Amino acid sequence: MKFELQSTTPLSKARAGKILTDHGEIQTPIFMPVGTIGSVKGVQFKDLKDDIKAQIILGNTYHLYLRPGTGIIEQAGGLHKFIGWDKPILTDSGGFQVFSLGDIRKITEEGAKFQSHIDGSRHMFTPENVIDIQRSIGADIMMAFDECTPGDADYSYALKSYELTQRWLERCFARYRETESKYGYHQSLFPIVQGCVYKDLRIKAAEKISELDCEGIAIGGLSVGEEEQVMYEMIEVVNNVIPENKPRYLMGVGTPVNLLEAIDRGVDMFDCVLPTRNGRNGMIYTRNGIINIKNNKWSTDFSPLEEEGTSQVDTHYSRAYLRHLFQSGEMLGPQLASIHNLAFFLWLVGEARKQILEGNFRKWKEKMVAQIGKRL
RNA sequence: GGGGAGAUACCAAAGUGGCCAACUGGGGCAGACUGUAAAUCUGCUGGCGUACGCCUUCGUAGGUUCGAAUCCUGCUCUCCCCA
Repeated sequence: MKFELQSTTPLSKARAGKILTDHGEIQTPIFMPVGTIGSVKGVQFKDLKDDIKAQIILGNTYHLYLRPGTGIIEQAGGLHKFIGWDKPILTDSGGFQVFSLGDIRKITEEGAKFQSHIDGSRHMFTPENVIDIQRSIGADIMMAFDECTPGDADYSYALKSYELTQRWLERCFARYRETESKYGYHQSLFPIVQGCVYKDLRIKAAEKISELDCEGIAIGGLSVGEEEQVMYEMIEVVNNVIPENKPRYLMGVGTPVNLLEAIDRGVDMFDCVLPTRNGRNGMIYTRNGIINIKNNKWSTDFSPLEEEGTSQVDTHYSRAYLRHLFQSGEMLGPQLASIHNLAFFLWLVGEARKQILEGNFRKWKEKMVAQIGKRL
């Protein structure tokens, strides 16, 4: 994998760049649709590619390990072949699931014991087997196994958690170095900076990780309950430490406004379930603000979903019709909303990139933030 | 014409003297959702008020009672069976 920093922009730390993988190029800043179980929920790959213009998608180690299992994925020749997606894939390590599974898991030095949310069966993730599983999946970018510290953790817990993540990180990289890709193309491994909402921990983690011979760096454990301003502050703190010549990935973030604020602070990569999950639940993000398409006020609005939208659904379907689909429980509603939202997120980062390259990012961002955060 | 059953909020449907402004479901109206245990979850749904509360409701008109959606009487309407 190669990363080329193409441009920065005045008054801002925003960057435009290119990541070159064996499955093609990724232009940053980029938003990566989440396809946890090998599917971006409700969206066909054809639409993901042609309409949404996704350049890379996510998969999830935890979910794919439970179903269909690494055996089937290996037989298929890796996840790309299994799902029919020939562009880059990034897999999350399962650290977040260990966090969100709550009381059906237990964390020890060795790793995380957990019960399947599907059938209750008992399993264990270790830094080593999480790398092995991601080798079987064949992700272009693999993530280190971390503990995603809750946003409200106290200092002593956050410290212990960060130290554990750090020890796990060394084990991840050790395993990474002693294994190789199963499918003939390169796989990268990104470490994850933890440290909760404590600046000194974030700085320490960032410093340690900066010494690593890695191809990109992720910031994790944010947007998990802390205030948005705190999240922005943590991004700044970390990005001040980590090297400029590697892509920076802010995990699990966020709203359109979050994306612009984070890009402004030097983040290159994002993933989030919001465009699909909230889309399925009737929330439509647009250039002019946020629409709850289920609201009565759209029932006779026969104008296009979004006049200036980039996806085909935007100009082809009216708001009134989309509301009708949601009211009626038709699956087409959530599908169209997901396509629209993803296309909007991809447009947003693409436009940000353009503005960075032209040197106008800051001004454009200020204008957009005021617009896209509004409730319509 | 004779016999029987019933009328409860937007719809369906409980409730058969006080704990009833009225169970529950649907529908409707809002809200939540950030490395997806989520096409999920939550709240509201007679009026006014943030709230203690006040006012108007259980076909309709009266009555009994300290108190009625619930008991009694008249009326109106609906459904079923027999002719």
